[in-house]
Amino acid sequence: MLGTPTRDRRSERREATKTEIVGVAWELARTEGLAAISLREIARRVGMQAPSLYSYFDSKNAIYDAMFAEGAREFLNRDRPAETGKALRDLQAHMRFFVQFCTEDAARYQLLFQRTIPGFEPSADSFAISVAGLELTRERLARMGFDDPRVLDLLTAIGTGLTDQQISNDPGGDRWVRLVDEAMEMFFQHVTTRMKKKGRARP
Amino acid sequence: MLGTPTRDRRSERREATKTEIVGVAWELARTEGLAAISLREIARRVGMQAPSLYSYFDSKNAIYDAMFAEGAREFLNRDRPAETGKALRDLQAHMRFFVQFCTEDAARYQLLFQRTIPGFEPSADSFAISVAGLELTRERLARMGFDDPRVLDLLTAIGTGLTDQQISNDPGGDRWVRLVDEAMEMFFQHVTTRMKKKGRARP
DNA sequence: GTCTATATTTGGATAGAC
DNA sequence: GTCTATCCAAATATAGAC
Repeated sequence: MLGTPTRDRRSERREATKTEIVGVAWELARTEGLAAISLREIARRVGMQAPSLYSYFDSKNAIYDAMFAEGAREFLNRDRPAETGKALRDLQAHMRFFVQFCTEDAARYQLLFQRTIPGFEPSADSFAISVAGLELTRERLARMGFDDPRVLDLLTAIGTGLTDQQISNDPGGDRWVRLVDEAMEMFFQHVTTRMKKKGRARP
Repeated sequence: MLGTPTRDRRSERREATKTEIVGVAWELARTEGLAAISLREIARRVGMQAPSLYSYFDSKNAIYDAMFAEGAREFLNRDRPAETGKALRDLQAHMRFFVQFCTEDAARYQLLFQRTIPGFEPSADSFAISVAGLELTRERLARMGFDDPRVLDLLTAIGTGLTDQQISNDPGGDRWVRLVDEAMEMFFQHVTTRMKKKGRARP
């Protein structure tokens, strides 16, 4: 009887190449813009001819989809600040975490959180990863006492506003990033006051 | 001696055609996306062949530039809410004005306020119009007592955050638009409290 | 000012040999 | 799995006749 290998060197190699292709695609997206990546240029940088890429991905959008999945997995798996039970501190720490993640890679933010690549929609599998990541955030905010949809909408607006301004008007800097703590103080003050008025418990 | 006409019918006609071309370009940008407009399609819709457009504009970017100038002029010339002297009310009204302007035409917002068309930069003339519009806003906020750069950065982040969320996650709806008044209350409360602490006059 | 014809570039994708 | 060769489509832009 023939021995059955527990590892498949061929598919390991294949996965490694796919990873390399996606890595080069990200590199290109960061320098030339997310919409400007081309199969020819990706192929050139990994030392292939363009058609060879089709052995690994069915289409250009399949590459975008792999990029989306990778970015979403990074968000899902990244270590989050520990919860201390002090609502304001936790809120500040978590928003710093979020804005930091978004602004450290504008191309990734564009792919994950904005709708800007014409004709690209993430696959159900990739989308599920991203939903899982956002769900972590939602649960955490709920533990802090923020579960009113309106309040969450206000909070997400502040988060994306700081992120967008940072990326658009001070890329690489920290002009808006450093406003996160103050913005959360403002938000927290507002929400707790409003909750008291409504006779609800403080978070 | 020959009579000298006070009007130049030829150049009037020419300007009218340029305006028509830009109008069709906007129409296309709104339906297909700002980046997706093509000279062929513009020409087709105005009843020309593509090369004929070059009699009116030197390049595709020149059309983008004319669009930019038109959008900036709309922002500059639009009637703004009257100032009442009540800082919070004026702030709310002005932010409603801004978010309304931005969200009513996502393509225009994208062209004027985001950097998303690869290779396009507005000309100095067009850019000056947009600067004049933003300057109106800056002056108005200064009259309300908001002139600290940090405070203005926080305010613009809230404004673009509400706008972006509205456009990205509820296009055509009002899920974030209707949070403007509350957001301004929150901001106002925060800033006045902070000013008092610093011993400065209330706005 | 508008047209036809065409240059030029660039992109995604496929066929088929090796 | 990789290559060469090629297809096909779309885009901006130019030349030159009318």
